[in-house]
Amino acid sequence: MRIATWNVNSIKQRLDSALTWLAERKPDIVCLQETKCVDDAFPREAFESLGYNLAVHGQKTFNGVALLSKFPFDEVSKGLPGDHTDDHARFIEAVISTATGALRVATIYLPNGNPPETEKYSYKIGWMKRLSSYAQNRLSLGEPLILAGDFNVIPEAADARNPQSWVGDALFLPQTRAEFRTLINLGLTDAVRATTDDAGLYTFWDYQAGAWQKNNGIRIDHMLLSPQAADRLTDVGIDRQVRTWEKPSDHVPVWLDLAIDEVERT
DNA sequence: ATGGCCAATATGATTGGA
Repeated sequence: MRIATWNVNSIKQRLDSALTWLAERKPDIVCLQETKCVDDAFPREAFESLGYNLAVHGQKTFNGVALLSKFPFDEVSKGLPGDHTDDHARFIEAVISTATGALRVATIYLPNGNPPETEKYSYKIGWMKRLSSYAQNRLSLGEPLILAGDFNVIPEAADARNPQSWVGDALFLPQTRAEFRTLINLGLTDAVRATTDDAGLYTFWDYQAGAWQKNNGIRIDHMLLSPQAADRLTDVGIDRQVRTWEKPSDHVPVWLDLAIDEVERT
């Protein structure tokens, strides 16, 4: 079972790259963020023709998330619980049937939060507190659970090429990192950090200032696993080569393999 | 040289991203 996440920065602009990447990486489940289109405009057919079921939750211009799954959805829920006034399309949860039981997956586009002295930052922190409440509830079920997406959090200095340049930024402020630790400390495992302590593992490089050419990146796209999922983790990867493709997203895909419901992979 | 981009929008300037 291969599960992946990718902030595509517009699904329409990235459709060809997404189809190429899916054919190469062959994930069974994919969490997408920043699709930037309403549900009626999502290019569903291109993915359905590859054998994926779709759950989309979009809005005009900004945000937007989607789930692709080769397995059927048992349940789909859109929107992060806890605030009826939050109309941003940033969250889909689905329960997916496998031969060995239910797998719960959420695609997450956590608010950026800049600039920090504004209501954008309080929205981010509130969203993180709601995410922790949600995760605490779901972890109590004792099931395999994966929270995957663009968290807009640089967890540690080792997750940035130039950490000093992020001091004071909403992605790296102490309060942001503390809320992320609160989430992790509920009992979630950061899949990349389960396999390596290496610095230099990035998932985002800004379009500006030659960030890619200088490898001035940050690791902000994460896959967090419940104990029942983490126990089955066999492999993790970051597809940084996708950043070299023509017309790239500023984020690259992250993926992992779980030793459940193994499928043929050719 | 300490800046350089990209995407969407009743679009040609502004907003959001990170």
